[in-house]
Amino acid sequence: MPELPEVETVRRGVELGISGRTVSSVWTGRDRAFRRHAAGVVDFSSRLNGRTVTGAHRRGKFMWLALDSDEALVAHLGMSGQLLVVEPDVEIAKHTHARIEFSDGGRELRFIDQRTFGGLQIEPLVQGRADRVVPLSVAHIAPDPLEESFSLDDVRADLKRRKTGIKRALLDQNLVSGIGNIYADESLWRARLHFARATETLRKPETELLFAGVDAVLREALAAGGTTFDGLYISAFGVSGYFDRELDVYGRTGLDCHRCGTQIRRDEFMNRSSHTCPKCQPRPRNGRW
DNA sequence: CGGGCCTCCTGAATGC
DNA sequence: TGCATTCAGGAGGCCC
Repeated sequence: MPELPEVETVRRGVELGISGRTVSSVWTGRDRAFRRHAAGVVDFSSRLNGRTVTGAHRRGKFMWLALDSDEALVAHLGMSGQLLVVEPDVEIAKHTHARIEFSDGGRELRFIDQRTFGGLQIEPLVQGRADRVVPLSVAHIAPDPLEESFSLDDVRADLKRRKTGIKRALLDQNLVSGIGNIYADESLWRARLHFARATETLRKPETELLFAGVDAVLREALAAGGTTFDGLYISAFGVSGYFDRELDVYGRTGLDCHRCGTQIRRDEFMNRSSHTCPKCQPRPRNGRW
């Protein structure tokens, strides 16, 4: 599932393959993949056609291609979205929803998404949080931990104010962006915190340890090209990541904890799975459940 | 206003 | 063997 390291890996590939090039034609498939572009697919294509891509950017799990029109092509990969840079004669994969060709006749950009939780849209660039120019739909998203403007003090103040559990907060893109189910579980394991721990009870050293874990796991996963868990995530050039080999808890139900040997446990939480070591991450006695 | 549940979707895996 | 059910989850909508 594409979280920050996966989206950043894709962004780097798209930037290498697409930056500086001018769109010469746009093909769109299923409408659902463009549902966030309110003006419809015809408008989508006409805003993109003839535009030159000036760069590829990212905040959290959102990425966008800045255009020479003060607008941006925003891509969210959802659960199963892929952005591929491929030669025009490469076979069209099932669930291909967009093909964007360029005036130099070189490699094209394709959007493929099995579950269509992701999608593409064109949006104006506006002033976002932490003094960054971002597309309209990204304006409310918090900085991610790898951004210069990320502030642990801001996050700590927000956590103090909230009445919720720590994992729910980590997954909230308005608190900190880029973290999904895999890296939330991995970070909590590194900090020896249980997912249900009440945010307002976290002490400063605990929050610091947690975000040291967040930072480390995101950087390590990025260095590994991301986590390819269900085979759906690949880079823009079709390469799988290998961080799945380094996971400590996610997807390791019943296997030994790498720290203490206790069997990793899986709980249902927020309609999804949470993986913990019951010994390293005991359920809080006073924290909310 | 904010916390948290629900929904969208497809295909692999599992159940009977 | 085949059909039905379960499971995976990002993020916005919506309810209380």
